[in-house]
Amino acid sequence: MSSTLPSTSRSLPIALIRAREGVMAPIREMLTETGITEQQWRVLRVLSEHGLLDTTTLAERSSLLFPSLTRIAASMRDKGLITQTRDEIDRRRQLIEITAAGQKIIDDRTSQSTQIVDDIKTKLGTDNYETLLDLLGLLDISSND
Amino acid sequence: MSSTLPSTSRSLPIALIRAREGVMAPIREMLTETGITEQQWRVLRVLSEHGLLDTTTLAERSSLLFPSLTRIAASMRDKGLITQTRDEIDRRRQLIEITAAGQKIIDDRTSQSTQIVDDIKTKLGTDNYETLLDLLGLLDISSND
DNA sequence: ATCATTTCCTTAACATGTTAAGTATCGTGG
DNA sequence: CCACGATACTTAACATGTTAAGGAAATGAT
Repeated sequence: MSSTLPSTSRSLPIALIRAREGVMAPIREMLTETGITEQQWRVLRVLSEHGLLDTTTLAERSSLLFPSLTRIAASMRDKGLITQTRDEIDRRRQLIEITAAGQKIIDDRTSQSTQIVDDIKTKLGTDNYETLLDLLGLLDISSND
Repeated sequence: MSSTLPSTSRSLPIALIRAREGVMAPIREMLTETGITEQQWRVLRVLSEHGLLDTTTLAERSSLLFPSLTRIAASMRDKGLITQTRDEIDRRRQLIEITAAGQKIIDDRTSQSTQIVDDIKTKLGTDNYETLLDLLGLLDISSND
C-alpha cells in the first residue's frame, strides 16, 4: 500500500540537482571570467584529452545531446576555439579539433580548476569522494551492468 | 605542479549529469504519458507535500530558479494544475496552491513513481542508496556545514 | 546500378537554466 | 509623511535541454 511518495527532501533527483549546483558554482564562477560556458568548458576538456573527434563521439564523451552540440560547436568555431572539418572518407562525418586558442584556455585554468576539485575532495574526504563517484557510476545508463 | 586535469571519465560534474540522466529516464518516460515535464512534476510534489506556499519558498523547495518558476507556474495555471493568489497582507507575495486536478496527477502516478524509486534502490542496494543521498547532501550548498 | 534502410548530422520548436535589468510593494530612518 | 533601501517577483535575452522532423551521405539487398 505504498500510497505516499518519499519526501522531496530525500528525493534522489533533487539531491542530484543540488549536488551538481554545489559542485558547479565555483567552476561556473571561474568560467565567467573566461567567457565560456560550462558546456563549452566540457567540450574543450574532452577535445584536449582525446584530440580529433567526430561529433558523435564528442557528444557522448562530453555528455551533451546532439542538437545542443551542433549549436555549441558553431558558437565555439566562431570564437576560434575549435575547427570543424569534414571526414574525407565518410563525408557524413564531421571532425572537430581544439585550436591553440582553445588549448590556451585549458592551460590557463588547469591549476585553478584542480584547486576547486581538491577543495571538494577535502570537504568530502578522499574515500567518500571515490565512493561517491563509484555510486554515481552505478546509476549511469551508458555504463550498464 | 598539478599540470594535468583529471580524466573527464572520472569528473564529478559529468558523473552527476550522467547519474541524473539514468535516474530521470524512467521518470521522464512516465511523465510523458502524463503530459507534464519533470519540473512541473517537482512543483506538484512540493505543493502536495507542503500545501499553500509563496513563490520564493516553492522555488527553493523544488530547486528551481525564480525566473524558471515564473514561467512554469504560468503554464501550470493555464493547465489548471495550480492556483495563484496574491497575499493580502504582503501584496508583493504570490501564494500558490495545488488544485484537485494537480493532486489527481500525483495520486494517479504515486504507485508507478514509487516503483521506479524502489527499482533504483534495489539496483544500488538500500545501504548504498542511503550513503549516496548522504554524500550528495554534503555537496549541497544550501545545506551548508 | 537502384531503391530502401541506416547512419550522421542539422533545424525547428518549445521548455528550462542562467544572468541581469525592471517593477511593485514593504519597512525604516529622518 | 517621504525618501531610501530591501524584498518579492517579472521580463528579457541568450544558452542549453529535449523531442521530433528533415537532409545528406553511406550501406545493403536486389
